Amino acid sequence: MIYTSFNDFFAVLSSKQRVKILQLLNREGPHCVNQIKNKLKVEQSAISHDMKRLLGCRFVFVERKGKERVYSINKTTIQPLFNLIREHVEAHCVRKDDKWND
Amino acid sequence: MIYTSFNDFFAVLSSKQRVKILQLLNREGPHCVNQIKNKLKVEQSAISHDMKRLLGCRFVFVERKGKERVYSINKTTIQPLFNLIREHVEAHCVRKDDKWND
DNA sequence: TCATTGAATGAAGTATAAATCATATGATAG
DNA sequence: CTATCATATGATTTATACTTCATTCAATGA
Repeated sequence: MIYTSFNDFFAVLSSKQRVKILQLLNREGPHCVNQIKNKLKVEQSAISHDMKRLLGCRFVFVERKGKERVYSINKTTIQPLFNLIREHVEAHCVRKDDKWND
Repeated sequence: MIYTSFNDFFAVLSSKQRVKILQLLNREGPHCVNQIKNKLKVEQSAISHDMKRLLGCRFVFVERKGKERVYSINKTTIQPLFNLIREHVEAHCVRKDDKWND
């Protein structure tokens, strides 16, 4: 798959599962599919499908180690991206008073 | 709607239409629904639905001007967010050689 | 007050993406 | 070369999001 537009990249990040995978890789370093499977308690094939999409837009990298494939996060992009959202939420989406509700 | 997780915010940005709206507001400043409708050639109600989602996570702000509702972009978040993706694509997703293909 | 204009809402149909299952590939060990 | 383990792939089902249409609401002006 070739990603052409901004929304394609955001689409890959719009899945709770994939965000969890990225957060795991970010916190605990590189993992192979089986390790992710065991820690997140999801099917192997679901993870492979997710990794393919994450890889497709280079949010992760992969390296072969024998039969395993070890995935690592692209911190250069993901960390500042997540930080931006975190700051945005803090600035605009935490209701300290009752100014907005929906 | 209350957004709770990273992926909720990315989901809102995962639509080509909504990204176009944000880019329009970013380039040309605040617009009311009718102006967006005319420039992007989409249905009024489709835009209203999109604006609701964009508003829900504060990617845009709204102000009443008579019968019109004028939407403006939250530049503080959107500009750095889009810049990050732009830089990421430049760094990782432009093939200068034939190292990867999918 | 009633008609008009701009926009929001809700429900229905339609399109897209995710979850699951079965199977295939590819590396290693025996 | 065969069996096994790790992962990938493709097809199908299932869930989610988008589009569209009809209707409603809210503000203004006659």
